[in-house]
Amino acid sequence: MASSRSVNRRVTLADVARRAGVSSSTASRALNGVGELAPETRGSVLRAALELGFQPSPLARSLRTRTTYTAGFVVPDISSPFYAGVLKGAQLTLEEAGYRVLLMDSERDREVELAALETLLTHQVDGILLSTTGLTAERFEEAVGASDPPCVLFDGVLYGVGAGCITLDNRGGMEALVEHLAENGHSRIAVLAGALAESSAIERLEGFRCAMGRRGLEVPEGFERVCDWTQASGRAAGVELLRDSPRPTAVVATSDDLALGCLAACREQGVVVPEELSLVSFDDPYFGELLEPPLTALSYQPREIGRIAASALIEQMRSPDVPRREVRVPVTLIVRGSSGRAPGAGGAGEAGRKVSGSGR
Amino acid sequence: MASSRSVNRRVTLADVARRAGVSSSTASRALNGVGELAPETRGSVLRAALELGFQPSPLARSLRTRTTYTAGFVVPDISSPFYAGVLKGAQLTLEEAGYRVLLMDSERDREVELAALETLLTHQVDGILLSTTGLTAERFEEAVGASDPPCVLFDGVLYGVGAGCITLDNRGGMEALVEHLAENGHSRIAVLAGALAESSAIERLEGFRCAMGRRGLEVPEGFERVCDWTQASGRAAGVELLRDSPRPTAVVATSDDLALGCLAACREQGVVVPEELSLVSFDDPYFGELLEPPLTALSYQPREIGRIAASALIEQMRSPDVPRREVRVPVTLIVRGSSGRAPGAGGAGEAGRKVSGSGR
DNA sequence: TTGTAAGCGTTATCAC
DNA sequence: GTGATAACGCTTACAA
Repeated sequence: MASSRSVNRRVTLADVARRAGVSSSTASRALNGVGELAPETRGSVLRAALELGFQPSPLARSLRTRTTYTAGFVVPDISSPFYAGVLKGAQLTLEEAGYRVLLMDSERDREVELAALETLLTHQVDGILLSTTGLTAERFEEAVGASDPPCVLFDGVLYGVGAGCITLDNRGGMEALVEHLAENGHSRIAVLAGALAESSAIERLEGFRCAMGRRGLEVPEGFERVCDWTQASGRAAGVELLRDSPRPTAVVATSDDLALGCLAACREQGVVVPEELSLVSFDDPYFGELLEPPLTALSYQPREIGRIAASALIEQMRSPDVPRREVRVPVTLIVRGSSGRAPGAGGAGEAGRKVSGSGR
Repeated sequence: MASSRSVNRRVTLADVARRAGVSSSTASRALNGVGELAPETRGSVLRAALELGFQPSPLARSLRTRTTYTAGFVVPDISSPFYAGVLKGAQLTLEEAGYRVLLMDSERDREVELAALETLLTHQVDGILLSTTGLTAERFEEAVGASDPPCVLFDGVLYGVGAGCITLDNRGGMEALVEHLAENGHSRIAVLAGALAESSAIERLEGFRCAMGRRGLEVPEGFERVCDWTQASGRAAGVELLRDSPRPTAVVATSDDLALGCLAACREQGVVVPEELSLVSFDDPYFGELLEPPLTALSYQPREIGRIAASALIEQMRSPDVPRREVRVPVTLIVRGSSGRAPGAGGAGEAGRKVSGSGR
């Protein structure tokens, strides 16, 4: 029955109007349900549209209305499971609300990121979801100024700018990780930090320091290693850490890739986890349980972040004057085999599960 | 200096023309480098554009030229590492060529996929990259007919339709996997197949059968288990397989998730890999080496697939009459610890590495 | 070499 | 209630 864009020229509003015997403005109103018009008129327009398989041109509509029903999504690396998950959540939510998603990958490069934002603005997106790689608040404001479309930041954020801010409970998570280790008698604890250009890396490192300080634990010179976010970088840092003497009895990796790298380093160096070194990780990769040993980690749903960020953005796009939203997503500690008692710390005891934040 | 879209109204071609003291058609020509025009005229237009920070409106341009410089990307599940990797490769290549990417996730649902294609056509994308979940050739032709933009299929493909077809060497890969197991004395080999709506699942299953047949090996009733592509489904099938008696001595999982699921099943049932059961996998997850035991698997680069598919599409978009491209991407066998000699098959011997296809 | 004018497919502002 | 008509911002015959 319906649709058959097949033949040649695309069916236009004018065609529908002609067929229904009305003007195109009337046809437009009928299809958009705007204004008052005779029920029978609207009926015949709708019928004509159906018969012709009319699909309004988003292009023309956007040109006229200055709104594109498109949201931009900018992340450091879309092939990272974390960002891919966030994207999926955001995409689902946005599409449900009638928005399309324009994806941009900044490749962890500030200039590329800025260019991506420019492109999105040029294309008149109605809103932006951004995880930034070290943009300053100034450059951000410069690029995505006040008059521009709303921008919700997530994961890699800037404080106080933009239309909203969705982050993980980084400090709470680090506190839980350190607490778990401390309870198991560890005091020589090292940390593998991520690229400090990103807010999440900074918050996690600070969270680590606070958690250590709160317990009166020292962090010796060299026990804080700043990496980029790659597995290779985690491996390299791990190798150096294992060479130190005295060596740490536990390592906190601030991401799954860093943890994986450290695990690889342990394998190479013949260091047995957790007997000789406990390893805990901020992210819980979906195969965490199948690693050897299974990884003790903080768990959360990337998709959930995407969902929340997208909802916040949708609100903003609909009415620009709703207040900015700041959300902290809680994380949950999952204790598995990669962490255990500190060597020489006597006693057994496995810490139980622990929830950070308000749960969900 | 330049650009300052900041204030209010967006600067338009007319503004540039006015400032340069020419008509807007001349300005357009100058900026697009079309037709002959006095060097000084072109100069003053360019200068004016620069001074005003002019950014042409892609919307208006597209409406007029009927080309959007946008490519659609449709996959079953963007949060799968495989598709995320392909996306990344495609995105890089497309952006380099000046195209943007509109992402759609079909959620492994035929109807959603069809709707996504419709949406893309409505938005007048210039081309489509599609991994289909069980579309028939007919429905595909119906949706993306001859007059429509070029569509390159990858991974989940349809034979002979569309503007091109990029696939993995599924049969060759399965041959390599079975050969490896056979060399190690296995003859009771089971397979975990993926959802048979997708071409890759079918090809892998057929490849398995051929490889077995070629060696005169039987596949007993129940040794072929069809799953969907999830880890949970692999786990369930694995559990059933382990209950069989006599039990298989080796399992070929046709994807990483399936292999992970099977590995989990072995853990649960206390079956030791590879002593009691050898496990090999089609995909090589990036953490394959860190699993216990490390996974014997076929390796390849998802990004490479994206790159190749995107290049093929770009060619097609530029000149619709170039012949369709069909590419098979080779896969490489990586032997690790999850596969070993069949129980009771005597002798040692680890098969060496083996490359399928032309390598690279 | 440059300008005029038409048109891409809508929606919005008027009159009627 | 409905219909002209003018944008939206650009490209492209066709004239000059």
